[in-house]
Amino acid sequence: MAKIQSGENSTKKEAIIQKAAFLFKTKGYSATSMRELADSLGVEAPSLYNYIGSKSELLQSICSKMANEFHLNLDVVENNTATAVAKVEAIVRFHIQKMLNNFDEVFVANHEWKHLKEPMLSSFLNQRRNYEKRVMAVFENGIEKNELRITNPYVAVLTILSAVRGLEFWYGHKKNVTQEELENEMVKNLLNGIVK
Amino acid sequence: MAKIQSGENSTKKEAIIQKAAFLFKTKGYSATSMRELADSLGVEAPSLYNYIGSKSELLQSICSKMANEFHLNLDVVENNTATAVAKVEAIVRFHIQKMLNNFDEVFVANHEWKHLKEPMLSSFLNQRRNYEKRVMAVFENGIEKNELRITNPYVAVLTILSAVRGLEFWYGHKKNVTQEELENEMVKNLLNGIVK
DNA sequence: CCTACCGATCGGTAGG
DNA sequence: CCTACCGATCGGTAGG
Repeated sequence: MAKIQSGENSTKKEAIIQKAAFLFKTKGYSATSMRELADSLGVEAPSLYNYIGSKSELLQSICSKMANEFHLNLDVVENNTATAVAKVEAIVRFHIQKMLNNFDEVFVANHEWKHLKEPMLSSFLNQRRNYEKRVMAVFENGIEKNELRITNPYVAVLTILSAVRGLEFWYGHKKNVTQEELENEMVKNLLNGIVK
Repeated sequence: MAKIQSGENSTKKEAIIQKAAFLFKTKGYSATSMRELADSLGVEAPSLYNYIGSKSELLQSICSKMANEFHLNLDVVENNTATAVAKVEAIVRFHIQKMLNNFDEVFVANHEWKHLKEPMLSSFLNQRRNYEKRVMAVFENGIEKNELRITNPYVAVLTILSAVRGLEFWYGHKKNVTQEELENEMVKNLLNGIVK
C-alpha cells in the first residue's frame, strides 16, 4: 500500500512512464490496459501500483512534462534571440527536434490529453492556450517590425506549427532523408513563404 | 436477428454513423461505448444492432467512405487540371474544404483507423499509401516541368499536407477568420514558398 | 512483487 | 425497439 519513492523506485517509475508513452501512442490511452503495460515490463498488473498511483496519473505525467518543456524553450527563445525571424526559426526547429527525439511523449501529449481528468484537463488546456498566445505574439511583433510578409498572424501560426506537428503522421516511413535534411528543408519551405 | 436493409433503415443507419463519427472524434473509438451512442440517439444499446452489425463496422464505414472520397477527388484533379501547380492547389483546396465541411469523419479517418480490424486495417493503409504516392507524383512532375522550386518532393508533400491537416488541431477556436479567408490565406502561405 | 479477487462496465445475443 | 442477461475484461485493492 505504502508507495515508497526512493531513488530506485523513481527509476522504475520512469521506466513505467516511458513504456506507457509508447503504448498510449501505439494503441491509444483507452485501448491500453494496465495488464498489457505490466506484461511489456515483465511483471503482473498489481505490481505497478507500488510505483504509480493510477493509470490516469501516467497520462498526466507525460502531458505535463511535455507542456513544461515547450514553455521552457519559449522562455529561452524569447530572451536569447534578437529578431522575430530568428525567434520563429528557433521555435520551428525546437518543435521539429522534439517531434523527432521524443516522439512517443509528444504524440501522447498531442492526442491523448482529452483523456485527462479534471482539474488536470483544464490546466493542460490553459497552458496550451497560453503557449499559442505567446507564439502568436512573436509573429505579431514580426509584422510590426516589418520582418514578416504575412497578413494574418493567426493563420501563419496555424499553418507553420501544424506543418511541423504533421511530422507525426509520417513518422516511420521517411525514406532517403536524414533528420538534418528534413529539418533544414522544412524550415526553408516554411520560412521562404514568410520571410521578406 | 435478421437485419432488414430497407430504405428507412438505411437512413437510420446513416444517422447512427454520423453520431458515431461525432463521438469517436470527441472521445476516441475505444472510449466510446455503444450504450453512450445509443443514449445520444434516444434508444437502448441492443436496438442499434437492428441497423448495424457491430461497433467496428461503424469505424470501418467512416474510414472507407473518407478514403473513397479523397481518391475520387484525385481522379478528377488528375484529369481536369493542366499544370502541376494547378493540381497542387486543387488538392490543397479539397483537403481544406473536407477538413472544414466533414470534420468529424475526416478526423476519425485520420486518427482512429488504428482500431480497424484486419483485413480492413491493411486495406486502409494500402489505400493511404497509394494516395500519398499519387500526390507525390504530381509534385515530381512539377519539378520535371520546372514549375516548382522545391528540391525534395517528399518533404514538400509532407509539409503541405500536414499543414492543411493541422486545421483539425485548431478547429473550434478560429477567431475573426471566415472559411474563405482561411482557405485563401493558407494556400497563399503554402504555395508562395513553393511556386516559382 | 505475487495470488486472489472486487465491482463496474464492456460489446453483443436471446427472445419477444 | 425493449428487458434480461451472457462472458470477458477493465482499473484497482487486500494481504502477504
